[in-house]
Amino acid sequence: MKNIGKRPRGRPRALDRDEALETALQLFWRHGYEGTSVADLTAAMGVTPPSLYTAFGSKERLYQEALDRYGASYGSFTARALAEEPTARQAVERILQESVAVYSEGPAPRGCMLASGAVTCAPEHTMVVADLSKRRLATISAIKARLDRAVIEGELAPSTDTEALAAFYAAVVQGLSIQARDGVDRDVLKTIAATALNAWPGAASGR
Amino acid sequence: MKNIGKRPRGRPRALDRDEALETALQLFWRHGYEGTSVADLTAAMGVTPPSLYTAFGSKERLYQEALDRYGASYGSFTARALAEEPTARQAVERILQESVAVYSEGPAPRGCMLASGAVTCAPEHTMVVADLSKRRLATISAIKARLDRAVIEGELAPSTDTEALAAFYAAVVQGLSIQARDGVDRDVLKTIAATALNAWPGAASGR
DNA sequence: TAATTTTTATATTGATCGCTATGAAAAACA
DNA sequence: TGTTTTTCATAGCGATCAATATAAAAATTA
Repeated sequence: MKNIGKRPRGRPRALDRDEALETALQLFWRHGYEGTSVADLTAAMGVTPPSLYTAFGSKERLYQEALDRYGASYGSFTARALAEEPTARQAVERILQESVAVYSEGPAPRGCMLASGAVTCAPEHTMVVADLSKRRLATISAIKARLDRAVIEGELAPSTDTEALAAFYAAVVQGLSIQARDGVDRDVLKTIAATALNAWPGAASGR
Repeated sequence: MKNIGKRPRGRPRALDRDEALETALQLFWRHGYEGTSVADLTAAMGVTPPSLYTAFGSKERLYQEALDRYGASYGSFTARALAEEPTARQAVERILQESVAVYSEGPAPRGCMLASGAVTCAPEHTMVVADLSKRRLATISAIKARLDRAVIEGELAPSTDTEALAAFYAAVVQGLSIQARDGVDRDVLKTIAATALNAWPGAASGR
C-alpha cells in the first residue's frame, strides 16, 4: 500500500506549524530579531526547543519565514495597493493611509516589521540585517515600477525621477513606522501621510 | 595641604574618559545597543571591564552618555539649524541636507544614532527604548517650536498644523536614516530631501 | 618610609544565549 | 505483535552575556 494523502509514518507533531509561525511573527514584530530569544519563542508556542528546531531549522530561518508571512499578511497592503489602484497617486495614497492604520494598531503599536526589525545588529547577525535591507529596497523598487508605469501612461511627466519619488514615499512610511512605535497620535500620523501627498509632482500644497 | 587643581589621590586612570566615550559612541552607532557587547566596548577601548564600570557605571548609562555626546556633536546640526537659520523653511531645508550628509558619510553609512539605535528591543531593555523614543520626540518638539515661531512671525499661516508638519519632516529624516544604512545612493537621498520640501505649505511642487 | 586612596588586571560570577545529544513516546507499517 | 519512523521532552552542551570580588599596582598624603 502506498501512502497517499494519509498520515506520515512517525509520531504526529504536537506543534501546529502555522499557528507557531504566527506566534513567532508577533514576537519578532514586537521585539525584533535580537530582542526575541529562542526561549521566548518556545514558551509562547508552548513547545520545547527540539520541536522548534525540527519545524523551522534555526532562529534565523524562522525569522525569515516570519518575514515572509508578514509580507503575505499584515504587510501585503503595499503590493495590493500598487496592483489594484487605478492610478499611481491613488496607490501611494492608499499605502500611506494603510500604513498608519496597520502600524498604529493595538495597545502597543508595532510599526512596520521590516523597518523596525533589525536596523542595527551585532556583527555576527549581518545576514539578518542584509535580508531586511533587501526586503526594504524591494519595496522601493515595487513602488518605482508602478511610477514608471504611470510615466508611460501619461499620469506622470517623463522627466519624473521615479526612483527618488519612490524612495521618498518609502522614507515617509518608514518614518511613520518609527513614530507609530513612539506613540505619536494617530491623527498626527494621518496628517503626516496627507502632507506627504502634497509633494506629489504637480500637486499644489495647501496653505 | 589642600588638593586644589592637582591630581587626585589614588592611582591615575589609564582610561581617557573622553576618548573612550567617543569609541563607545562609534560602536553603539554602528551596531545599536543590543548589538554592542561590553566585551566589544572594552576591547575597542583597550581596557578591562572594571575600568569601564568605574568610569561609566553600567552599559546602559554608558549608552546614555554616548547618546548625549552624539547630540552634542554629530547630531547637533538640527538644533543649530533651528537656531541659526533666518526662516523656518531654511532651517528645515538645512536639516534635511545635513541629515543626508551625516547619515551617508563613510564607507559603512550609519544613519541616525537615535533612529536606528534600538527601535525594537528585548523586554528587559525597555528603559533604553523609552529613552531613545523620548529623544526622538524631543526633536519633533524642537522643530514644532520653530514652526510655531514662524506662525507668529507670519512666515506660516495661522491655520498651519505645526505639530504634524514637524512630525512629517522628522519622519522624512528618519526614513533617510534607514535608507542611508540600506545603501541607497546619496544622490537619491538628496532628491528625497528636495522632494520633502515640496510639501512645504504653499510650495508649488515641481512638474 | 608608612598609611591612605583610587584604579588597575586577573579571574569569575550566575544567567542566558542558540542549539543539540539522548532516549522515550506515538504513530504507521509488516 | 514487533519493527520502523518520526517527534517528543529531558537535560545539558559550550559560548557569551553584563557585571564583580579580589588583590596587586600606582599615585598622594602624613
